[in-house]
Amino acid sequence: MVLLGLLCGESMSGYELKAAIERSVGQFWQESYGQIYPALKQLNRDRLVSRRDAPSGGRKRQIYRATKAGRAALAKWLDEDYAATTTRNEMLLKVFFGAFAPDGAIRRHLERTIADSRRSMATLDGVIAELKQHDASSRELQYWLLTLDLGRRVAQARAEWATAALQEET
Amino acid sequence: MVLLGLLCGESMSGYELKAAIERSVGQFWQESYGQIYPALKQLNRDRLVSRRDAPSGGRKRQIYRATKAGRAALAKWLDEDYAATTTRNEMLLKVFFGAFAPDGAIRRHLERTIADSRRSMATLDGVIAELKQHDASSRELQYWLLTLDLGRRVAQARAEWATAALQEET
DNA sequence: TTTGGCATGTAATCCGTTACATGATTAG
DNA sequence: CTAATCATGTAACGGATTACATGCCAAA
Repeated sequence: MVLLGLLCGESMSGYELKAAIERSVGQFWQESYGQIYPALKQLNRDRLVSRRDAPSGGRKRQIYRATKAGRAALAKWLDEDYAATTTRNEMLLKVFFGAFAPDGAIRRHLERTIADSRRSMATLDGVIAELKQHDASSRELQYWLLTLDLGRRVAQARAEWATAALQEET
Repeated sequence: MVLLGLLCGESMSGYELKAAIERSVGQFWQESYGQIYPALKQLNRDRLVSRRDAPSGGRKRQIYRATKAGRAALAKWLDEDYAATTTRNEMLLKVFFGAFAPDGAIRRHLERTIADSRRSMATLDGVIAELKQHDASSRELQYWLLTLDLGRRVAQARAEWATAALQEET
């Protein structure tokens, strides 16, 4: 569905899709070539995307685009209830067992959490600022900014939590 | 490692471990029987836990507890850097493609996000309050409360985000 | 007596990543 | 010339869930 969604916006090759996923939805979704190429083959078989040869500078290259049926399938999927994702967090697991940890270990994890979250916030702020300049009012952009905004808020919450936790931790 | 950690605090059977995981670390870690029983066998082979028959009411039952080597292995693991978990979020993926969604679909997802987050916050508040009454100052409890606190903060951030997003969404 | 909870495990299956394999092109 | 990037795929592997299989005990 990520592939189909991206291919509704722009024609792309499998290779470009991988890069586009990392760039755009990478914060909350990722795919490997091992999934992308077989999935494209399947999407093409199901007539949800069409394939076309589009060599770039003599290099062979196949680009895909969503068909009408593909756009309909995406819309249908978007209309369905989302599946709640149960996520694992190794950092929190280590904190949970903090009472059994060597001195300073949890403190180190919390400090790293602060650093990671701050860095993440800075990166997201950069992307947000850049996007806002560009295409000030496209419908797509509005939704992209929303996803970035949640990323930023969660990163901030993590940073604040880790800061408060450091204070408390003995 | 979850199993080892829990077995450092209390002797338990595989069945009880499953329930304990859901109760305590369920928000950020989960295991199925298909992993628990083979893992216990392996931990026992490695002498990190010991097994003992402890029938409850005529029903056969084996309980496990961490050995000295097990506690050392846990401490060593806790000391290591945590692995950052790349997590997938289907809700955000649907929001990202919001421009292609039928009218009202994204609004529905956002409303559900608010409801889910609020419910999550309420549940966490309940657990936090209960824990605080109990054992007011154990070292373990402090760390447990920390993990619950992050859950609460993230849930709040999500609720606030979804509320703001609903306002913006046309 | 039958349903639900306690209790233990295995096998099939799925999902996803990593590694491998190949090869052309372009920039330094 | 050679390293990086573009480009496409498959196979092996590993981690995890689900389903299956079994059986006892207690309560309704």
